Parts: sequence; structure tokens; C-alpha cells
Amino acid sequence: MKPTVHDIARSAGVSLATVDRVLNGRPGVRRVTRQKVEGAIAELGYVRDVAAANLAKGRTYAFTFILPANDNSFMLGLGDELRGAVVRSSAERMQIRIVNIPPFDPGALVAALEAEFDGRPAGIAFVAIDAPEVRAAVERLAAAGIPMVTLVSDLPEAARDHYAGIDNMAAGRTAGSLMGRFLAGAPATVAVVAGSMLVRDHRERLEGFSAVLQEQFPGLATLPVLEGRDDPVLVEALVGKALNETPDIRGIYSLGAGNRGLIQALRSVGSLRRPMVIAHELTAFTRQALSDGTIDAVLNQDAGHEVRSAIRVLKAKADGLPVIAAQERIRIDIFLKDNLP
Amino acid sequence: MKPTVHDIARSAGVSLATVDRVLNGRPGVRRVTRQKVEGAIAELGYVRDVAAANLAKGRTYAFTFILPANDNSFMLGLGDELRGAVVRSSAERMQIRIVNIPPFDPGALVAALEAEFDGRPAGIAFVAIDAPEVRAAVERLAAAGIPMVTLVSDLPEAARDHYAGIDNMAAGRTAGSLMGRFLAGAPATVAVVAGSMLVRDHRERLEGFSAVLQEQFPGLATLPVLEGRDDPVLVEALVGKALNETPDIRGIYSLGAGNRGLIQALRSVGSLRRPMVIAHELTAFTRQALSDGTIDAVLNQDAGHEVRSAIRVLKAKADGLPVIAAQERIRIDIFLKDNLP
DNA sequence: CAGTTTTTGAGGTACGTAAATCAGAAATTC
DNA sequence: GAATTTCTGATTTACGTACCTCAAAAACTG
Repeated sequence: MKPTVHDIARSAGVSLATVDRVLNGRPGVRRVTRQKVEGAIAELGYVRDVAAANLAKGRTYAFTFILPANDNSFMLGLGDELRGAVVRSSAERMQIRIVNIPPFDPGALVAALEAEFDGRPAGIAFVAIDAPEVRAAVERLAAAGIPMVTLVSDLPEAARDHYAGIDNMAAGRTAGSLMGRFLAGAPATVAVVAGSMLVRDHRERLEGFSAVLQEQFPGLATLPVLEGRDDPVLVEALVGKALNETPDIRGIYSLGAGNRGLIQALRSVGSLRRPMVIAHELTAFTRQALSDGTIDAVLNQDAGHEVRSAIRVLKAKADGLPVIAAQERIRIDIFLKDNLP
Repeated sequence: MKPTVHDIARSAGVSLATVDRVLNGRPGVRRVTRQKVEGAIAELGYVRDVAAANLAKGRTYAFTFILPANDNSFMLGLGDELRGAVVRSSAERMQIRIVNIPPFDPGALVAALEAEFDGRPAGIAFVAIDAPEVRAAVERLAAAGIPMVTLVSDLPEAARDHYAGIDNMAAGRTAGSLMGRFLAGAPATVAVVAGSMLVRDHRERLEGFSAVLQEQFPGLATLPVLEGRDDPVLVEALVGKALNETPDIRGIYSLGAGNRGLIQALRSVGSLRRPMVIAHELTAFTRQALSDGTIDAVLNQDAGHEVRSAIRVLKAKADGLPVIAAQERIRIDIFLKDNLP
């Protein structure tokens, strides 16, 4: 049988109350007594029954997720995953509130963060915008002892407890490496389409991509970045124009959203001149394009994993427990048409 | 506040006992009463508190993991992950027993499975060997109502409840696609190193790999499969011999274990003639080889994820709960030197 | 309508831990 | 050595659900 606090008390020759004091770090236990109890715990291999403990604590976890009301497939999918997780997690004493704010708006994010002070949530997850005022708000919440997790886009070196998202620099490097190898090292011109260079994850992806091309594939030249603002219509126009004006484009790296427009532009190009294309985020559109050969590779972050990881981490932080780092690492999925799930 | 059974009882105008009967599907409730209770549950949005329920049930989950006593890095890593999970899961009322059996031995696996009848475990996970006698044993355990999960290697169309592992056919296809693209479609000779063609996952990987080469890269010719029995020494000998006898090998796909030997053999080849190499499983050896350029890509299955997924699924099955399919899909990681974790 | 069966109510105990109270013991201080 | 402070023990209640018993009410049966 699994040992309980009673067994510890008996084995250590102390009372239940003392065991409780040791277990929960309450004061009023002499050093020697504490060591006796800890010895018994180690000897019997006692592990606290979290179900019973949570029940006794009667604690519920109020978490808030702040998401941009973006209408691209990825963010919509993230919202879906989150709502699914909310339903399931209510069975585990968690109450998750979802707050939507206008996208790309640091002021709105700060306001939403400030508003959380009143509710005193057990934790907050949010898609970070890298701006000084956001950092300041995060510092204040951290000072108030509220655990915070950044989601999808990070705020490095700020007081957040964890980042639930991919390493965007590594993603960019991976894209660069694939592009270089797929183009077999021959001299060629590559175009890069981004959403906005103001967004941190896009900047990092570009940085990683460019670094690898420079280091390992000097034969590949890149054109100036096309900023499509994650807007399918704008992306289509920009890419179409670029393909017309620079017919020798042999590769395209799309590191933001709005891939619907990219795919449109590519479809109107003759299949002979179709460039090598690497894009981000597996959506209905990119999946289709991948299987029909319009896109060659898709780098993906799994929104469901990110959401579940954020929830797990918030809960662990709220409980003061360590997180299993390996489990919480969000991986960069590489999809070719051959390993589509 | 979160509603409890008491709230349901009050709201439906029945007693606690009746609510309990409805919730747990016990007999002795009239149709109309049952509907009243279900209405109240829906209206109040009641969700059973799993922590309290598990505590009350006093149930502990006895799971058995049957692992081959293989000494390659991957299986050793899997064992480590499992032992780590065992420690953590004991806090969640799970007791996981690990049984080691000789590798590649259907008889030993059957014996280990048979032995589980007595213990009546709440679930079994095992690395499957595709043999008729194993299938028969699985049928008997399934008939006894014991949930089963195959780990790493599957037993398709058998009575197991779930497979916690990668799609090996897709892995092989991915390797084939990468190899074809990395070699840029030029005519070349490719060698394949496997552990044993008797093991299902190796067969499937080869099948997927060959299919893609045939379909998409007809210029690539493959040599007869080298069976290295996952043994570093044998692998080194075979690969060394092949590289000597067939100097125009431009690609190697190592779909099994024993990559230490492969790497050794590659290191003694001049870097000019070094072929394009794709291997499986990220270990200390393959990681090193990847970062120094000896290996070009590694396809990986995350042992930790597989173990945790198997445990989650077994628990869900034991509780009669549905599994979140998306969460339990084990992904094929593709690692280049640029996205090493 | 009496007898039988089914349904329901009321109440209790248990699970393992948290948290509190209060009295008594031990250690420390003056 | 008395007074004070610091520890410790014993006991109790609570968390939300599961599961049990027993009695009473209601619904059927012939």
C-alpha cells in the first residue's frame, strides 16, 4: 500500500500535526524532529496524494488567457484549442477566462493585463507584444506574485515565468537549411515574405534564416523582405509582383501568416517556373498546397500543445511545483507532403 | 462557485442518493427522475470533480510496462523516461511495474503477457512483436477486459486499444523525400541500413522510403538492405564494407539503431566522399554526428512523449474516458543541425 | 385491495490531506 | 527555579464524491 501521512507519523514517532507542519513548511518544528520526519518520508517513499491535497485545499485555479482577436487560421485554431481545453480543465478545478483584445496593439494588451489585478487570478497567459509598456505591466504583475506565461510570441528577459512557444530563431535557421539543401547549393535568388518586422517572432525567424544562408549557402541571394501584414490580399499582390519583376526567384520563404494569398499567387505561375516554397503553420490552405506540391515544406507549431503546455505550467507555478522542461518544450514540426498527419 | 452534487440534488428536487445513481449509472431510477437530474446537471453545468472522485473511489491504477532489455540508446532512454514517469505518477495513484524481457523474442513476450493475468493490472503497455502467438495472447487479455497499449512498435488490427508510437511508413516516406531532395534528383546510389527485416517498424520504414524513391526520385537506385541487427559493431563492418566496395554511394538511410557503428564507419571516410546520411533516433551519438556534419538529418520519436502518452491513455481507458486523439499523436521529429533542441 | 416490486430518501462512512484549536511538554531566558 | 517562549500531540472539521444500508414511499401486479 502507498504510505500516507499517518504512516509517516507512526514511523517517525510524531503526531500527524507535526508531519503536516513539516510537509507544508509551517513553523514550529525543531530541527531534529523535522529531520526525523524527513527521514521517515524518504524511507517509506511517501508521495503526497495530489488529488486529496487539492480536495482538502479546496483551491480552484482561476487562469486568464489574453488572445489577440486575429482572424488568421492559426489564431482561430488556437482559440478553438483553448476552448476545448477549458471544458476539460474544469474537471480539474480550473476556471479559464478568455479575454480577446485587438491585435498588434500594445496599449490594449497593457490595459487587459492591468485589468487582471482586480481578479487576482492564479495565473495569466498572453500572446506577448514586445513593447516597453508591456514589459512594465508584466513587471508589476510579477511583483504581485502572479504567474505569467507568454504564448506563441515571447517577451525575453521579462518577468514572465515561462514561454509556451517555439524557438523562432531555430525555426528560421531550419527553414534556411532546408531551402539551401533543397536548392542544392546552386546560385539562386530567394524571396522572403513576412507579416511585419515589428513583430518579434517574425524578426527572429528572418534572422535565423538569413544567418544560415550566409554561413552555409553563400550562393543564395535574398531579395528585400516583403511585408504582407499577414493579409492574404496584400501578400498575393506582393508575391505576384515580385515573381513578375524578378523571374529568377527560385525560392520563397513565407515566415508569417496570410499564406492563402501566397498560394494564390503561386498557382498563377506556370508549374515549370514554380519556386521552392517553405511556409509556416499547417492550416487547411497550406495543407492542401503541400499535398499538391505548391508548397514544399511547412514549419508548424502545434497550437493545441502550446495551450495545454501553458495550462500545465500555470498550474504547476500556482502550486509551486517544478515543471518538466522536456515535456513543455514546444517543438518545431517539419511537414513535407510525406508526413502530413 | 462550481456546482457540486449537493447543488444538483437541490436543484432537481431529489436526494443525493438519486443523483449518485444517475451519475454513476446505477439502476433504480425512473426515466422521468433521471431526466430531471440530467436536466439539472446540464443547467448548472456540473462537472464531476475528478480529484474528489478518485479519492473516494480509493482506486489505484496498477499498470505494467513490458520492455525489451535492449541496450541501444533509444531503449535505454525509454527506460529512463519511464522510470521518471513512474516516480511522478505515483502521486496520481498509479503504480507502474516494469518488466524486462529478452529482445526480439516472441515467446518471452507471450510469457510476460500471460503472467499478467494473475495480477489483473488496470492496463498493460508493451513493445509489440508481430507474431501470431503474440496476437493470440493479446486477444485473450482483451477478452479479459484489460486495456492494452502498444509502445514504439505496433500490432495493427489486433485487440490493443491504442498505439503510442510514430507512423513508421510516414517516417520512411519522409526520409525518402528528404534524401531525394537533398540529392537534388541527380542519379545516385543509396544504401539502406536496417536492424532486422523481421521487425515491423523497420519493414514499414523501408517500405515508405522505397515507395517515395520509386514514385518521385527514379534516378536514385538502392542497394540491397544491410541488416545490422542494431549492433554497432556489425553495422560498422557492413557500412565500411559497402562504402569500400561501392564507392559511388551518395546517400545512406539508417532506419534502425546501432548508429554508433554507422558514425564510426563514416568518420573513416574522407569528408569529400562523405555521403548524405539520414538516421533515426536522436541520441548522444547521432546528436554529435548531426552537429559536426557527419549526419545530415535525424528522424526522431520522443521516448518521453511516448511513455507519457501511453500512461495517459491507459489511465483514460481504465476510467472509461475518451482520449484526446490530437494530444496522443506521436510526431515524427525532423532534426537538422539547425533545430537541435 | 393486498401484496409485490421498484424507486426514492436519509443518513452514514470512507478516501488522504489541509488547517485549525488547545493543552501539555520541552527548551530557553532571566 | 519561575516565567516565558517554543515546540509537539491529540483531536476535530472540511473538501466532493463514492458507496453502503435501511426504511419509506410510490408504482405496479394480479
